[in-house]
Amino acid sequence: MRALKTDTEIRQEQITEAALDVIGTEGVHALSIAGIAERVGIVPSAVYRHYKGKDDILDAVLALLRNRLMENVTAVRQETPDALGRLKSLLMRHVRMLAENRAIPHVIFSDGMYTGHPERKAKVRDIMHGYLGEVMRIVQEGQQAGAVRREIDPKATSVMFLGMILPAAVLWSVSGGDFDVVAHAKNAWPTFERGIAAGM
Amino acid sequence: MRALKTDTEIRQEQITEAALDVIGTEGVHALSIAGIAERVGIVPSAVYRHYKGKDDILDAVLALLRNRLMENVTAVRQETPDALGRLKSLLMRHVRMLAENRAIPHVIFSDGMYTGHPERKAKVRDIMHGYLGEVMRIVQEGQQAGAVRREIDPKATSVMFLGMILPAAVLWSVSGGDFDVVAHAKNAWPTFERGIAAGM
DNA sequence: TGTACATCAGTGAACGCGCGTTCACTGATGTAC
DNA sequence: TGTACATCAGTGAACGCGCGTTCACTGATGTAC
Repeated sequence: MRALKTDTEIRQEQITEAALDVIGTEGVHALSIAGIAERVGIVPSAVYRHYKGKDDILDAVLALLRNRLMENVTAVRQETPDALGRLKSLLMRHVRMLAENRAIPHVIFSDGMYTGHPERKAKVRDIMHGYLGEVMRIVQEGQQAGAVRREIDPKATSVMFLGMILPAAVLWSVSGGDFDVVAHAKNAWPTFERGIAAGM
Repeated sequence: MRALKTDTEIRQEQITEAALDVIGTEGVHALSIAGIAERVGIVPSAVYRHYKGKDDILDAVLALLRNRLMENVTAVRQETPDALGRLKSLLMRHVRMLAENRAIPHVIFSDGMYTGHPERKAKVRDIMHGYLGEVMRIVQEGQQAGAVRREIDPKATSVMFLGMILPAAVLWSVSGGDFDVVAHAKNAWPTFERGIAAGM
């Protein structure tokens, strides 16, 4: 059956969403043009009307994920003034996002995403550095405001912040969903807070 | 040139080491029978004299990694009696191990390792659970001895412990080695310790 | 309002490459007599 | 001590499958006159 002719902008969006979906449920390794086409409801070769190739699709997926991550950061900045509140809110947002958007850890982790693609590897690195940089800034602002201990290293702290998220995401993925990422974040936060908060 | 005839036990070891090497430098995705054979110095088809197939090799690699991880745990138990000392020592060992053995994060993370292989996925899960279980036990013993705060959740704490290692390993990998995993562990530890230690 | 034409998304067949795997054959090493 | 045979690791050619990608063709939609 012939699929309805649809504008390329809409198809591009459908294709990246489909790719995100496949990656989230089955991993980057399982991502195929055929799989994408099936989910969109077109034939594999039709995908090439909207993207130059698989590489372009992966790049689009990466850009999409970066935007979603960064949206969380700006939302949190507007939401709360103090550093600890911002970090906690960012943690919970990030973790809730994982529950819907399971592709993130797969994309960040999977070597299939960037083996033999130095430019894409650099892009993943930039996304991580960008996110860590924002967390680091929040930590430094907290230090200046006196809410965060001055002795701690902001960079190491930002990586530790990620450490409340990544291993949980991996456990979730490896155990087939049988790990409560949100509950873990709630349990981990007080320990993290105690580790970095001034005068506790 | 014909390779020297060598006992299958030795070849098996050479093959798993070669596989570990490829995975560490290029990722699971880049692992091929041809690549393994080249490093061992035999022809691709000769690999099948020693392993039934690629799946068997991956299983052997997994078993090897599990052993190395667990060796660290038992070594640390014999080394130090108190919980905090054990955790710190385990952290440093694990992190130093990463410096030589870069395959670990790739294996744990890469979906290429277990997409379409439920049994292997379960094996990876068991390795992680086993390791986390050991960390958890150390934490609980620390709580009973009064060195670790009783309010914290041992399970969440063990996952946070992994959180000092995994993101660092990913950063190391993504930035092409331009991230000092050992330095990060040293910087992160005091914050973690402050988060979990009793009466600080 | 109707007709001709341009544009562009959808289709299915086919190609080509990488790669895991098989197989018949070679030749080295160890063992039985 | 020497000879015949069994065992087993190494070799290279070939196969087959999955999958990304190309291409000529179809047909729907929008636009110019």
